[in-house]
Amino acid sequence: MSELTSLDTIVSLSKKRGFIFQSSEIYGGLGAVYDYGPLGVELKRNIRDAWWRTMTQKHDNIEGLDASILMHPKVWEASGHVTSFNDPMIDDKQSKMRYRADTLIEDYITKLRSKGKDDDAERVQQLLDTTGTRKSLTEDLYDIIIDEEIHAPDSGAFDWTEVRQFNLMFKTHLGAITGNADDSAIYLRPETAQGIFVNFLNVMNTSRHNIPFGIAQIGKAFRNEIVARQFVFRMREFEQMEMQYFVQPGTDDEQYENWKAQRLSWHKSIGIREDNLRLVDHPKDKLAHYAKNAVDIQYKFPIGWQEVEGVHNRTDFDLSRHQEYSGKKLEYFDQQTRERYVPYVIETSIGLDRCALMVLCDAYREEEVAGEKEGSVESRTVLKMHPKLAPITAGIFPLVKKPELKEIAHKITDNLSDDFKVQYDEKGSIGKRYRRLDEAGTPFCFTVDFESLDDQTVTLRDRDSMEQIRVSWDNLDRAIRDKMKEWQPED
RNA sequence: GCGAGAAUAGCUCAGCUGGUAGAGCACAACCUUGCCAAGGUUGGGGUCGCGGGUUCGAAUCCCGUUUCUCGCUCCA
Repeated sequence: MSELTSLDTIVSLSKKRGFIFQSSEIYGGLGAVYDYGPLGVELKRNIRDAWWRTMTQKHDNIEGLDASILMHPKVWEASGHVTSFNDPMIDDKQSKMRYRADTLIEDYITKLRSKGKDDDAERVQQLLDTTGTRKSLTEDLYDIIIDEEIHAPDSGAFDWTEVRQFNLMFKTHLGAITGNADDSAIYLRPETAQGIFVNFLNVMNTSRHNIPFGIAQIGKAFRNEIVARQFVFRMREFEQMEMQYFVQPGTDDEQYENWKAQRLSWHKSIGIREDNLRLVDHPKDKLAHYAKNAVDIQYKFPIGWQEVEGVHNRTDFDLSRHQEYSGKKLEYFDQQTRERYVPYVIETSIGLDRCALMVLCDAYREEEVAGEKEGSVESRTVLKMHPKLAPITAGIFPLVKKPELKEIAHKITDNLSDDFKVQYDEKGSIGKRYRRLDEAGTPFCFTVDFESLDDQTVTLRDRDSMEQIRVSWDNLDRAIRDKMKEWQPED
């Protein structure tokens, strides 16, 4: 048994076995963009299916949606992304430390106040409040820092770079670009949630749900991260699975707690070990501008505890803003109480790529197993993930390459492939074939041997225990489904 | 984006102070193999991340660039 200490092992396995590759690798790669290979795409699809089923099949009041990546530019003004996704940064050339220019000035004002220089504080505050009115946002901030001789908090140096803007949204153009390119500028969505909010009326009017009800969506989002690292943990193009639950104001706290619990139990239901999961509440004074309450569902990655999913009480912020910016009423009328209101929103938002990484990390084991010779010890690498997530559900092998065994194995493969992703393999020794699929996380292997010819049974070899039992070859799909249902993570 | 380090076969790496590339594993074919990888034979695969420069000669030295790792920063 071994503990992962860095992501290197997972990165290496991912490439070696075909889970995840770097994008455009033959051209030297593209930063923080990754491609999913044959095993990865199946894993991702299985996770996606598990989430989708939990949301839209197990809740009769949650509907699915697939909104487009390109949206009206006003959406991002209303959502607050155009302003808050923009950070003016400045670097101390001496210490190489980077600061947010506006907070640097705010801290300076606080310092002035604490020294009793209220007049100066007021004057600088005035300047800060009117940035963007003199030259430009960045230049005005720069001028304040220079004119007021604000030194770096850590090094004490006064040696600044210029103030630069980092906008995290990708810009592109809609239609033919003529004349002023900015006229046609639109963004790739930095989150999928807004697609749900702008379709709130459409879904409500077509699905006949009363509040509370939810809208679920899975899709790509794009953020032009300044620093994007740690493998698929922080990518510039990533996939989100989001569900926005519309509730009556006043019931939001209760619903928030409810979804917190539901989402945590989902992670357990896909086989993640309980000890590696935790809930971390966001401190009240550090909440995002739209949130009344927020919690991270974190997983204990080799790089430390990190957020996989967030549950937020977004209040009526988004719908109210869209109501304001679009001029369309986004209200709900309660027939029984005769009340009209803008619903509150409880959001659950999970990164699919992070989730896939979590599954790989949680499943990864290097085990010592008894070798062929008496007393010898060998190691095996195995991914003990939930069987329903495994990229390949079953391997089907003829014990040796004899035509009569191969024929049966091919027949079984053909049957099982109606319902499962399976793999036929006859290459190498039987032990080697088991180990190969251990590394791919395949939970079941069926081996056709000479006994099969007499009694129509095959051996079912279990990935986790390495034990084997004989099962009738007519019942293999049932055997798989039963095992899937009873599976629990070890440790 | 800044600073530091790294980049050699699909993977893990060796290649000493410059003399035109190796190992193990993996992969493919054939044989062997009667239930837990690393038996046999044969084979494919690298212009040493990319672009320049120095040199008679560069994987090796210098510059630039890309990607990755770590730190700073950021994280709806």
